[in-house]
Amino acid sequence: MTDALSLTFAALADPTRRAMVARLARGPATVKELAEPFTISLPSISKHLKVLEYAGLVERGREAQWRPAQLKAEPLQDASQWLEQYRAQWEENFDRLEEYLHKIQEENKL
Amino acid sequence: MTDALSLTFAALADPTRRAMVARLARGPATVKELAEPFTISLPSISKHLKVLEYAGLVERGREAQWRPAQLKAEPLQDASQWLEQYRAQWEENFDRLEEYLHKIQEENKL
DNA sequence: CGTTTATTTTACTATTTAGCTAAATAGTTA
DNA sequence: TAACTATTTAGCTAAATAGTAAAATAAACG
Repeated sequence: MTDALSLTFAALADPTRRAMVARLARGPATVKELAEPFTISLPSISKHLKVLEYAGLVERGREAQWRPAQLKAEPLQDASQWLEQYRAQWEENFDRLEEYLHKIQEENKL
Repeated sequence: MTDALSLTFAALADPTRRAMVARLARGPATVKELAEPFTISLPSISKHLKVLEYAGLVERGREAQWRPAQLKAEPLQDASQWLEQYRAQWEENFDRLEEYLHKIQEENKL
């Protein structure tokens, strides 16, 4: 699973990481700040941050003993766009199943 | 990881499953039809379908020996909405890092 | 230099996941 | 009933993931 979209969706498939993204949408933050709302350990937050970073959702700065994280828009835009491209189709697809069942029935009789 | 959004994003974090979703966006399909574009085994496709089903992205019908899958819009809408809610913020957030670095510097001196 | 603060690395455990093959099940057709 | 088609289950392996505690690294401060 090495492609960019898979990495992005996998990064978002965790409530801790989504909360971190939500926090970072308001502006950059340090690891300690990101950890505050959670009961899990700092190394664990650091790992989650690494997942976000590897997926390209986050970039890190470096100043003194802080390595603040900030969101990157592009992968999030790509994920959003992937979903949106099918929207029109989901929305009209609600009940084509009956229709389809008849179709495969017929095809099978030929 | 039991919440709905996490299940949805996890389901989408695999290129095989995204291709299946893309196919299903055009209308229902059987397992065999879904498997056609891939070199992987049918049991593997069946498992992927089960992941999509468990995440609520897909519902199955049943007619004769076929159990066709069709897309459900709601979880996809929820995922899309989750991303969209932060769009305005990512897009203005590109370079607040400098600003933030100065801020934590100052806070530390107090 | 020693202490403190912020963060990461290491080593470990438990769980989940993607893939496979072989076998089982469900329904249709001859 | 036997043969055929569609799909799932079972049992397995290999790799990935989330968490932990303890130790290491980095920089600032007194």
